[in-house]
Amino acid sequence: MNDLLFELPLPEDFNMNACLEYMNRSPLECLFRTDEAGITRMFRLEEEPVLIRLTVSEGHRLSVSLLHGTVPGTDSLEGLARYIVEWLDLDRDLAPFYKLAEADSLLRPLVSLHYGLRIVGIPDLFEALCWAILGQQVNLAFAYTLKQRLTAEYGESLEREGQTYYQFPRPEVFAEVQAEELCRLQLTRSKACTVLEVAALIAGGELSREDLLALPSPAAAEQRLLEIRGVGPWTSQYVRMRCLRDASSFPVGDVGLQNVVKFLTGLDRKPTPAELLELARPWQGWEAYATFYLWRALY
DNA sequence: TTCCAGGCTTAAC
DNA sequence: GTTAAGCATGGA
Repeated sequence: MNDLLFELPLPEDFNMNACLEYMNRSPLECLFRTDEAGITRMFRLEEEPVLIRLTVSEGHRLSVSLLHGTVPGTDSLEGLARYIVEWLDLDRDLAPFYKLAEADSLLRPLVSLHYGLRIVGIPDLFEALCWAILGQQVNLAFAYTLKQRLTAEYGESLEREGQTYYQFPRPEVFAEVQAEELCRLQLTRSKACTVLEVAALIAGGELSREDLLALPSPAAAEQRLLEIRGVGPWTSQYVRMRCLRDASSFPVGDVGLQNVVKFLTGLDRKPTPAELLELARPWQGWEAYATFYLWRALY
């Protein structure tokens, strides 16, 4: 089964391979699978699990096909299309970013190397918050392990051709879950409590992506997120960047970013947040993209 | 063993 | 308002 559901127009500078390289950075990624030609991911549409495949087709368009499940109705297809546009940031014009990068000695080589890479987003707020929380103060490999455990334990899955595909757990699933249960997956107590708190807020309708986006500014959304215990500046900026699609978000506290800048500038120590802000002045409005491209120099 | 990893909270100044 | 210490956990 391989039904073409619809196609999406791609920006001229979109480069699938650059995006795939990023998405393929960890063998522990459990929420989608990549190969040379495309991406396969499980979704739940109309309460039915479906397996969706994305490939680039003739004429530089993104083909969205159904590998498993029933063909969804129009509304669901529109929702899926929207998700994909946000996931791969397909509706953003990167020309201004590439223009400023040309004049930037740090960004120029990275843009040249990864030209066409777009910020791969995490459109689902719960998933984005959890991913940030799990990634706090641990190395990335361990963060992936924690995500994989959480997903395998509480997410839904779908088998096809010997492969298991997972969907990130929905927040409602955690209604009766105690922190101790999450600690057994080796989340710290603090991470466990924060994940449960976020799940309760979202499941209870007190926190949503729509509400955050409806606030007067991304900074207001960041403030709202900071009210949650266990969510600090890095986490809220990270969510701004990867879920709320705010290209001007700049996680200055990010140790990966600090290490890349240290490495690329030949500094003998990590730059301070103030130094990073100074460095980022020419990136105004595109700090998140600069960060995303800089991260590519890490691996 | 020590140090670090895509931090956060609390307490002290 | 800014800085320092304490907190957990796995991996090198």
